Amino acid sequence: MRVIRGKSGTNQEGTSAHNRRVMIDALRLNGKLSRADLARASGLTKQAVSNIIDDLEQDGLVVSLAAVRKGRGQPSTPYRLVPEGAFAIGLQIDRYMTRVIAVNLLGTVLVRAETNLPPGGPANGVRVILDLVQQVRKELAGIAEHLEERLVGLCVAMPGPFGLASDNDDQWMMAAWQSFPLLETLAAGTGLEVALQNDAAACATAERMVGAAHGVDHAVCLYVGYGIGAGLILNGELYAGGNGNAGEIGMALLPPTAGRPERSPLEHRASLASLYQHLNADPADPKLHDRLNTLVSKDDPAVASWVDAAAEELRWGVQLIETIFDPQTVILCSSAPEALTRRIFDAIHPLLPSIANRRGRALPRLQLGMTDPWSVALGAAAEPISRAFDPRFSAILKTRASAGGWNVQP
Amino acid sequence: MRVIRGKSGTNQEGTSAHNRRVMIDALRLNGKLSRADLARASGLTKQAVSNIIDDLEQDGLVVSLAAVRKGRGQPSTPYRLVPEGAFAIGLQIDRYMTRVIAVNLLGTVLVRAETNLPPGGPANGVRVILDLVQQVRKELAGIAEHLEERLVGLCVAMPGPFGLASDNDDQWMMAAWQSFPLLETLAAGTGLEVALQNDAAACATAERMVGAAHGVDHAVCLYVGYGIGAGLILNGELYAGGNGNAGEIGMALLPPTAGRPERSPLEHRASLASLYQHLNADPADPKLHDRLNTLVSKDDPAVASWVDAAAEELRWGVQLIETIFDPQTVILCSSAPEALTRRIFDAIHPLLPSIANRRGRALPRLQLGMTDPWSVALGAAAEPISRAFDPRFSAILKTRASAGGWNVQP
DNA sequence: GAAATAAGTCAAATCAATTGACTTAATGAA
DNA sequence: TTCATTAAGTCAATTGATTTGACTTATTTC
Repeated sequence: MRVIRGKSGTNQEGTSAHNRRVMIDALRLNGKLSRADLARASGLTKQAVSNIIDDLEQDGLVVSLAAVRKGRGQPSTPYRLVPEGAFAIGLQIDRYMTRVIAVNLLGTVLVRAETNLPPGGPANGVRVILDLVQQVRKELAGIAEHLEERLVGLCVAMPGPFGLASDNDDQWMMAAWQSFPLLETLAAGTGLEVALQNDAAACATAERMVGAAHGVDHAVCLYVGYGIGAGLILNGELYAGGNGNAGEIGMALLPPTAGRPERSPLEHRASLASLYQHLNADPADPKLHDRLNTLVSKDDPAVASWVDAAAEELRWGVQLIETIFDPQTVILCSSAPEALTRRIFDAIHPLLPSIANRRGRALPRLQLGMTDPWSVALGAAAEPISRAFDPRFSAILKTRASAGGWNVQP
Repeated sequence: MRVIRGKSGTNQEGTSAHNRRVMIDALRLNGKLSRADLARASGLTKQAVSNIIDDLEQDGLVVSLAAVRKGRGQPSTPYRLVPEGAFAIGLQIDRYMTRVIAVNLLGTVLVRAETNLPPGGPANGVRVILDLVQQVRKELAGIAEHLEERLVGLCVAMPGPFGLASDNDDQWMMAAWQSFPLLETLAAGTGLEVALQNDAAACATAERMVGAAHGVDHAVCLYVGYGIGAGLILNGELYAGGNGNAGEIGMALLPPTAGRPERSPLEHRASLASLYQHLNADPADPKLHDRLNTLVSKDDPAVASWVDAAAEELRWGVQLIETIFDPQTVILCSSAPEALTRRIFDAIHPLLPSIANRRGRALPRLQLGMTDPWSVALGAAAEPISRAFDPRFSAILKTRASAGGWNVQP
């Protein structure tokens, strides 16, 4: 008889691990809190908090600040996170280039490096990537003490969807990378625990740690890159779906319209790929970013017409996201130059009516998120930090069930 | 200084509560398991399981069965859930009628009752509803021992979206009910803990407990009722969104097409409301269900043409759901007569290509779910059972954060 | 009949949180 | 100045669920 597994149990170890994460989460949200504050925020007793904070201080994850008097009673001693308490590496693999970034516990970027990917597919590319990771790691070691114990992992961000039959290939995907044992190779080559996210999910991870979704439990990042996707923060955690492909909104088929007799995926109509096509530009051109910037600043009519058309589709996309996810806010992110992203953001307005159109909203329906081209890599780097330190159900359970997406241990 | 709350901590109580839920979950999934099986399934030690099972047995939630010999070693003593270990009441409020249903721990229906809602809005309706609940409760008391201790709650299912500005009203909504303090009134009138779900979410809750989503952690129920919505099972739990309105897919605006010059919401094109309009039928007619059944069995051409048109939209909806949620399966549910739902199900096929179109799928992309008109009420009844007994993050935490949706304590 | 295997129990140990009393350090009122 | 009040934080003992490791029981296999 085969036993269906279900959820696993927990014990004091799980309790303790969770409570440590809760302390870190509260400090991340508030900047600094006293032990008494932490007790109130977490619902634990002063004594429990005291013990945990002592531990965290010993582990070098928190430090005390000068005591502050704020009224009657003994002054409180605030604590804050120690940025150097942990480090992580993020790796972005794009179609023509790759970026590596190192962050600390706070998500502050410490090292970054990028390079073009050589032709010849992943077999060649992965060596370049490993070299670049090694280079970043070395540089990081120069500025980070105790790096080896404090480097909590590596996460790769690349365009999805993942794990599809390879004959599904078209120009919009990166089929060769899909069939390559990337995570295993990286885990073996770095000795780190390796995770994988699609680029929109990475953006959401970044926005949650240091951006517009900081402290927000229900948010969706609409990411306009070469393709287009949505990064989903649901119940305070990234949602990856059954196969790690949740949010691949760019592959949603749109009904035929006057101009287009056939159903076509959203990302054929609104993505940087469609812009490049519209402009007859070569996406492999390393100067494309600058060139785009120039075009935008000159109010190029071809760009303007694309913005209008794309914004129309994205406006619909925002309404769809609001309708389906009921998030507290939607965040527009893009790998495009900031000025262009702003144009798109402006052109999406006014938004279509939706259930999000309620009184007393705390957050705007649509916000502008990170527009830094490094934000995807940053999100990748934030993932291991989040995995190691954020309170989450899977961290309490005994047999660590993978919380969606994939991760591979070395 | 205001402290941002973040997640709360936990303690042994949370651990214990979680482990009890894990046992119940494993038994629900497997039907019967020995203590040793449970230890393997949960990752806990034999001893811990033994203690917990002893407790659960004392509480009347599990019982042992005859020992079975299955090879070498001492025979094992399997345990199963006791159906009479808990009860819950589900309440469905529809536009013209209301249903009340009582279930046990296994989700088996014990009592059901329905009645038409009087005109005059919620102020009148709620008295009828409370009477009906009282009637069901009395009947349940006749067949359920220790009912008062074992009745874990009541959940209301009604069409969403919830909490919108009331001037958003149109014929598709139930605006008067939105502004009425329904949950408070029910909590006061019954003394029970009261929760609220939209009808699609209730359907998903039912499918997860006793239907096609049993044991599935990522599933979406596409519910075709008077309106149309999606019930989201993500990470094994119902997802309700930031304001309890996640999945209101019927309000997604569709682009204009040849026949329709304006954007219009999906549920204007594919829902029973659109069918009634198409047939010039009165949705308040209590014999409508039977009449529809007759029409379907007679291959009525008006029904057939609606099915074709609606299926076209729903086919798109399924592809969209797959693309956005990446679920393990999509489940089609409906309050329509079973024969009609089957017609729709068939007409949706063949499905559009999507990322769900992968080799080695364990579950079909689209499954037929419950078609019983009582399934929404059943799902509502399943909610308090799930809330009380399913393993979930919020059950571990100290200050019971509402896990999405609303619930009100008496 | 003995060895192997597996289910399940017993009793002690472990360990994180809780409890309640206590200490420390500030403010504010008499 | 004095003393009550308030709040932060510690101390020491208690609690309680899981773990540990040895043990018992029951069955099959050789």
